[in-house]
Amino acid sequence: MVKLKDVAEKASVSLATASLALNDSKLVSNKTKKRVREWAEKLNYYPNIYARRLAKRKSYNICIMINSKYFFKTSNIYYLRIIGGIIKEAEATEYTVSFCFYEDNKGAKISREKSNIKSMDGIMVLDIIDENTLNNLRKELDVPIILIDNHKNFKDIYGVDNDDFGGAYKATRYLINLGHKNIGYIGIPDSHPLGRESWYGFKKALKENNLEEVCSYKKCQFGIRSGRRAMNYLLEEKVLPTAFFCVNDYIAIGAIEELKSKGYKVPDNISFVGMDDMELSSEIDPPLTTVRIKMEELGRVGIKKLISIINNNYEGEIKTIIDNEIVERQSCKSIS
Amino acid sequence: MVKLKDVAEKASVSLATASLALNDSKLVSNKTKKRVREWAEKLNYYPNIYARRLAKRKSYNICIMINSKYFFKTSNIYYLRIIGGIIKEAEATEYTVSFCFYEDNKGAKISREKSNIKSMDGIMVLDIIDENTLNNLRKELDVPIILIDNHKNFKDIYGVDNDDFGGAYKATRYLINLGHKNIGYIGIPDSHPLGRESWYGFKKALKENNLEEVCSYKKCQFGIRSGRRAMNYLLEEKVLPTAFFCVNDYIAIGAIEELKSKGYKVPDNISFVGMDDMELSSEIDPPLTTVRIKMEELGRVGIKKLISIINNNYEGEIKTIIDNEIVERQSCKSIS
DNA sequence: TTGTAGGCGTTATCAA
DNA sequence: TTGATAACGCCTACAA
Repeated sequence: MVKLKDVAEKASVSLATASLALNDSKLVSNKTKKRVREWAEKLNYYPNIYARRLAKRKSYNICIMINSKYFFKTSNIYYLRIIGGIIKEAEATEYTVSFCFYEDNKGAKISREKSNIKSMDGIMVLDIIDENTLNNLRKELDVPIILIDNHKNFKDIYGVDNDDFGGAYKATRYLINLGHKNIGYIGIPDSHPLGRESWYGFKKALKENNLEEVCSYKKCQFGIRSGRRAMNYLLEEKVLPTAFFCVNDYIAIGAIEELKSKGYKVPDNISFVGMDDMELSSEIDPPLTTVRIKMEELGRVGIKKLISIINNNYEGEIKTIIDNEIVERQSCKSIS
Repeated sequence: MVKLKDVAEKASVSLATASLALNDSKLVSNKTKKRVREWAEKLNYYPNIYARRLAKRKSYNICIMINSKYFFKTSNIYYLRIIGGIIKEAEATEYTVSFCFYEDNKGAKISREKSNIKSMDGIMVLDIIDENTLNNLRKELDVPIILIDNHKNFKDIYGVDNDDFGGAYKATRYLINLGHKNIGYIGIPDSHPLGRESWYGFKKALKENNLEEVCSYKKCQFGIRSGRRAMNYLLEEKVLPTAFFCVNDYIAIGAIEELKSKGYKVPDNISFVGMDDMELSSEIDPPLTTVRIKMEELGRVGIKKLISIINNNYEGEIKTIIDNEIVERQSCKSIS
């Protein structure tokens, strides 16, 4: 392995100068810098990151914490997108990203085996986390923590979140603008922060337009089957609206399937707007109009923010809200 | 930060002894070991992994290389599962996992920005990789490389793969055992190694049972829409078999949807077996019978194997084949 | 503008 | 069985 010393010797400067030169210090003349760099390249020199981290007393390492249940059971593509954004952005820095699974309510006690987490400059938590685990983390680790897509929970902790409220609001308004006056809601319980946010956004849009809430179902989980069950239940109520907003695409897809299997036409009989924009959403029939959440962006913004915090030069808000946008496809019909 | 020196002082042993004790060396008496360990715990000592790696002249770091196109465009849950398996298994070791994206046919030249990859003990490549990139990787990096789910491509490089051939064979036999004699095939081109393997497995099962190939379509991509198009094309042929094997679930799902939309019943008119077992597969109507690929296992086995190779104590085959299993659901009908 | 020297926290090699 | 002491490769005062 070629090391800094080799480069220094070839370039006939001292170790210190070589180091400074490669780190672009202004203490070194451009001429020497150039010479040193050329030799570094010629010798194919790459610094040993461990020696560097040791000397700098910084780990340049960030840990992504993920609830292993969510990851493995209800796993969906959105983790992949967020993680992708994080990694991609990290590549532009000298920070490195590691992963750590935790179990629900085990308090995330750090076992000696997971001791890697002790040498981290910062922590990113993906998705919802229980208070217990979060508190333990804060107690055990003395580094900044940022919550990604935690739906604005835990107000006093740094976070980057999708604008759930705004998304629901936008989607509902979209339907209203299409002329719909009887709009239904299919979502998850209010106990989940996403549930609350979306519900408030939905209601706000209705209220602003003096519309009544005609039909809502808030007992879904996150999957397709759950959407199907919801619609099944609603069909028995016999008070179907002309359009539905669903808090996520899978629920919408399930609901649409159920409806289709009962002979209804989408969007001719009933319109749908979902939220997420999953891969699947554009592939179903009809392709689903939805609110596209910028997952990759969540990850990118998240790690940038965390790095700023680590380096004590973050000056923005505690919670960063990432906006989203309607993607028009063919699941909505204008009835104006 | 509490360091080894602190532990050593408290336990009144030298630095060297403390280190040996914590690393469970047999040069140290059990009594001292115990004392040192107790103090380590009491002081909440965790070794600095960077100092350790530096001193050991090993990085204990493994890089997962991913084609960024596949990751972001055709991304699906199976990456997540493999990665999950890798990380989970890595947690049981002192190895750490990093990620690196590469672009198609750019030769994966290592830019100074991506120099982290230079301090890796080994590389895992996910999915198909082009020869160009692979060769550059081998040239630039002098560490073991293992290909995960590369479908047995590049015979002379370590790999862990799903048994595509066996899966297709098993699925086809399953249909045959159900009494089907006219079995169709929907898949991808032979230029893709998965295409070849599956096709051979399918043909072998037919041949063993003296059945003719009645209907095949091999021009799919990987998505649902592609399956739908395939079925659309086949419907025009008007020589529909009584059952189909599809090389992946999304294709099967698309094909089924198309069929249903044309008034056919699944499985009453036509049976289907897919391959993968995606989240979605159990949620559609009818739930899809498929070949479950043990993605998580691929990751776990892969990293274990790589670590063995790194430590020069791997003794198995170059390619490890992970078996798979039929998951019976409701998309097949017995016609015997 | 450059060089000297000490330190980062471990591990490893010798002696004792 | 233990203890000094020298690596590991890099960074950074401080001195020149």
